[in-house]
Amino acid sequence: MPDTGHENQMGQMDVAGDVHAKIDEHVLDHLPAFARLDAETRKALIARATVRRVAADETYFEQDAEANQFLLLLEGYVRFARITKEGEQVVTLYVPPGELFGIAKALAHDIHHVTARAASDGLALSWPTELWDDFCARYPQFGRIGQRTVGARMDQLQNKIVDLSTARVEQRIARALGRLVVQAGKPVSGGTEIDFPLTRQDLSELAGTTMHSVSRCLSAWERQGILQSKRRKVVVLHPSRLQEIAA
Amino acid sequence: MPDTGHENQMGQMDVAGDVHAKIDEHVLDHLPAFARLDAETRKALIARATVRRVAADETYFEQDAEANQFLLLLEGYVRFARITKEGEQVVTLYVPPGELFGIAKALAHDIHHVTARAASDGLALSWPTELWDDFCARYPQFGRIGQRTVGARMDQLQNKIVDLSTARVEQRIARALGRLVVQAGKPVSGGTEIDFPLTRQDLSELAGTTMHSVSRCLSAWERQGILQSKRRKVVVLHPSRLQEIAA
DNA sequence: GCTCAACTTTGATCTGCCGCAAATTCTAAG
DNA sequence: CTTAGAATTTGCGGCAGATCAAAGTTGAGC
Repeated sequence: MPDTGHENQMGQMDVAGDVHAKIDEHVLDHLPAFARLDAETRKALIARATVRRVAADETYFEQDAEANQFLLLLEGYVRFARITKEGEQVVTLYVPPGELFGIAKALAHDIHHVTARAASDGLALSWPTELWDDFCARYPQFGRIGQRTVGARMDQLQNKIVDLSTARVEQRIARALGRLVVQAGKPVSGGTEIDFPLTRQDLSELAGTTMHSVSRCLSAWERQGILQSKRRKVVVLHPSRLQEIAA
Repeated sequence: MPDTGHENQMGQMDVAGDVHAKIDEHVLDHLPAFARLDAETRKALIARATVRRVAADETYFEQDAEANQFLLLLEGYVRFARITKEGEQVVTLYVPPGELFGIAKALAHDIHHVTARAASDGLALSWPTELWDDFCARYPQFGRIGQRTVGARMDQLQNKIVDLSTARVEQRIARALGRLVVQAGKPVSGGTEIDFPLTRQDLSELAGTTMHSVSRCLSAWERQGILQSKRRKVVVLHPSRLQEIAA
């Protein structure tokens, strides 16, 4: 875990503004996506980055806001959501640490098309949008990372569409939870814990159903010993049995 | 309408193989996406293209097949679909003429992640995948077109997710039909006709519901004078009333 | 330890939509 | 014209899951 100097000093912090800070020049070294970049390049990227800390439930950026930054998530999780005209929130995907997000430039967009909200207290590097093209031109591998990110997201979105069209609620919840185990699972004694606070409401938005249905499912699964769940906390004991349900 | 020399000579033709043919060097001139490219560039692109004709219901490429080509749709419509393990087909989006598709390279993919099936007899330009990077490097505007395409698709996919999560069947059908009117509408006396054969089944796959529900809706709407529909054919008379339902 | 708000659970009811089935209409081919 | 397959329509029963309602539980802050 990199020490960026201000890590433990406050719980609440910048949401709108950016904060300059000394960044550990090795933060990128262990991210799989950035492994291909040579040390020189990583250093150059970091040199121009700014640190952003965002508390749980605050946003990195809002839907329809001008895209003046793109980011790399270092800690915490981010969920992308759209707001419907009726004010309902639909979560389209989760971003785990180590991934780029808010990369409107890669999609030829001028504004962000989703709201990026911190699922848990988060830490990210941020660059002004103007640097995107510059980075891509100067470091071809960087552009490649952007493409990979977009490609993977596209795939996830299509999977979600297939799910919503064909799977029943129980299956969708099981799959959503299964994905979270992979993307955000932290090993604990006897199982895998979702690494951030997850309410029934959150999970229902992710699976495209209601809080009530999620609650019923989790209760049933807990009775069957597949998982344990307290308030805002889920520990999956038998991922394999979850997959059977999802199948 | 460009005359490529073989246009009317057969109904069934190449699906796997490619066919070399003389290509009208002005085919790209009137495509909005390619308007920004200078004549020189357009000519260069065409010089290396191959023509592909695909009959209705045949595929341009299959899901999980190696991505050895990317294409530009000139005539006809293409639908992207995924096949579930249970063999069910889910349509994720429609591609109208004038758009690039099969651009796996832009997503850092080696294989196609969807099946691209011709909704109607189609005509497309095709280039070997190896040329993608070359084109992007040589003609920056071309890369921009690719980004715009990906960005727009991403947006559509997210819209679809919101729809499936929040809207009821009637609304989803109305929205899907509304989108088709925009993307594939041809003005006819008194209304707008969907420009390719569209079965109830097709529309149901697009809206994520069943043929039966679609049939019921269309019947009701026909009684209300919103549209007219024969077998495989839909003419929308009052798009505005359709939008009210979709709202 | 108390309080209150946020989160969760569980039951009861209601309904949209799917699944099944059977009739009907269309159209392309012979 | 005839025929057969494909596409469409329509009715009906059932149920998954939403909605409504009301407790119950947890934990952060005082």
